[in-house]
Amino acid sequence: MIRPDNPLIVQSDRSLMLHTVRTLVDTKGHPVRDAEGQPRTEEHPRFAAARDALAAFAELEKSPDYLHTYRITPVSVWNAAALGLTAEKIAATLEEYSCVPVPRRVIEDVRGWIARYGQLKIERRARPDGGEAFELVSNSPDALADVLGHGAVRELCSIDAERRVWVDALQRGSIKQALIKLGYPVEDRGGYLRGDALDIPLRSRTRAGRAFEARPYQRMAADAFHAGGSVAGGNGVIVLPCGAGKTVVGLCVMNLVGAKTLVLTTNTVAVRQWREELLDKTGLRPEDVGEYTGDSKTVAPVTITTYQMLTWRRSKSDVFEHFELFSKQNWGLVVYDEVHLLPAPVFRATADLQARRRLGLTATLVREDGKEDEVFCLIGPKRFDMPWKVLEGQGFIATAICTEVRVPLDPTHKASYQSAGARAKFRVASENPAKFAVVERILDKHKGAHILIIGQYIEQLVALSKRIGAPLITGKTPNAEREKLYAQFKSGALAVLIVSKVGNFAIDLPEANVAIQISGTFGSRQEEAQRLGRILRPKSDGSAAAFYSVVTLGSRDQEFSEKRQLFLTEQGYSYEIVEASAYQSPTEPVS
DNA sequence: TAGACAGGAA
DNA sequence: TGAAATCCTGTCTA
Repeated sequence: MIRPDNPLIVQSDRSLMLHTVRTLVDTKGHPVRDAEGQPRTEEHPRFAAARDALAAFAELEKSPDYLHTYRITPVSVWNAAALGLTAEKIAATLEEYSCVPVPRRVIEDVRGWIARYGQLKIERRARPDGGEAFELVSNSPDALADVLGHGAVRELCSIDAERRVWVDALQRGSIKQALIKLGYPVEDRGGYLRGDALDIPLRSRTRAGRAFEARPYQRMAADAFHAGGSVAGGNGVIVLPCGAGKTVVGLCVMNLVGAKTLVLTTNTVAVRQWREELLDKTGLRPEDVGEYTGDSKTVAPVTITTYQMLTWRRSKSDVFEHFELFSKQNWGLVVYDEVHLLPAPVFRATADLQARRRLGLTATLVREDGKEDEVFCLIGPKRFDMPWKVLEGQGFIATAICTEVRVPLDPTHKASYQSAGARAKFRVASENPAKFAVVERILDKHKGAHILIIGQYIEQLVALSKRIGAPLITGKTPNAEREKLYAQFKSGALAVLIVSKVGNFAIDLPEANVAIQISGTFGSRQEEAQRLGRILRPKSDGSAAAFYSVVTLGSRDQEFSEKRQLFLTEQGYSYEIVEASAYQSPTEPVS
């Protein structure tokens, strides 16, 4: 029901504008004003509900203070369709929150896209000679004729005398890629090879003797992936926040599938962590779990490797020497950890792997390179997600209070900022030395906390390290030194630790409860999510975590900061914006 | 046989 | 838009 006081505007270009606040009015309908004559506002009472409803089928694009912009895209709608959302439900949601008539065109686009999902299917057929083949079928002859008119599709299939369309097993992935580019997401009902059976029982007690049981949402995620047996389920992506235990979901899926498994991760630290988890929480023996990295090339019934290992080449023109790992064992399941980082060559290999079950794990489906459609057709649709705020409410991740502190540039740096080229501006603003005073005030405010300071530029971090006397970890820090510092931080002997980009991944510091970001990549949403994730492990006393982003007022730095915050805003986190003066001591001159 | 380090890649 | 980190292999040392 469209009501004038609703928060949403749906535009015919499929962008959605959502009001976060509304102005207060008196009984006569005049705006209520504060002492300075400014109209007073309050959070729009339907904002939170609308945001949560839109998240199911739209992507957040911009989130300035008062008006959030979403966009409905084909992939966002297909992911929704895979979870069972219909065009009618999407239309009903838009109408429920809209304050203007919903353009017919938008509803028709959504209806068209959803109709396309599953309009083409790949089915497995037994051949007369006893073998198997895949047929591309459709309930709409027009759709089939349409796609066969494109050379890119035509050359990947063959048409027999009865006008039936056959796809070679090796082209199963490629044709799905070609078809999604034409706007046809194929429903692949071709099924999977079982792979060699491997019993992977979950333990009720870890090796260390602690009771272990997968959390309810972890089980639900694994069941959602595996549902429908061999045809409908068995491939797709599970989306869960950092710190919510995605590895355990992986273990549950491995348990359900019960076959030899290849796990792909981002780095060697993650390889070791997967191995530890597998040995700790499943009945697998050490010889069942192989590490395939630079150090050790063990292929076992469960093998863990890195993306870089797979994509390694002697030189640019050479072949991928380690791709054969995909065929070294009769894998029944391939797990893609951090699937939003999947490199392009692995997509190519994955295209050939369509007969294996494929599980993608990630905290966010958004890729900065826009290849969401490739993830969708080669790994599979989203099978399960859980809003961060829901897990926060259930106590599985800590409550987080996010603050953006805006610091002005001092006059000397202002001059170099203005004379700098468009590219250099970002760096000058990022390295604003006035940020240091703010950091010191935040440190004072959180005395006794475990504080992580994260930044992007080494020079800046070195300077800060000297000024506040806290140790710094960068990529150059030897492993022994890193581990020593992590241990000191965990024991509480060290209250403040400064980390460079090494802090984005692969550090496990559950004690940290305050993070201060002083510079970041030029707008990477998933980096921001990872960094907040660093402090989201639930605290033993149930206390909240604090996340600070220190940016330079009115600069490129502040613009990119807004872009970085998008994903977290979509998850319901809001940033309180604070001027630097609030964080400067009275004795310090305000610049 | 482990480790430390250099060099190239993306 | 660019800087930084990481990974791999190969070579050297003890």
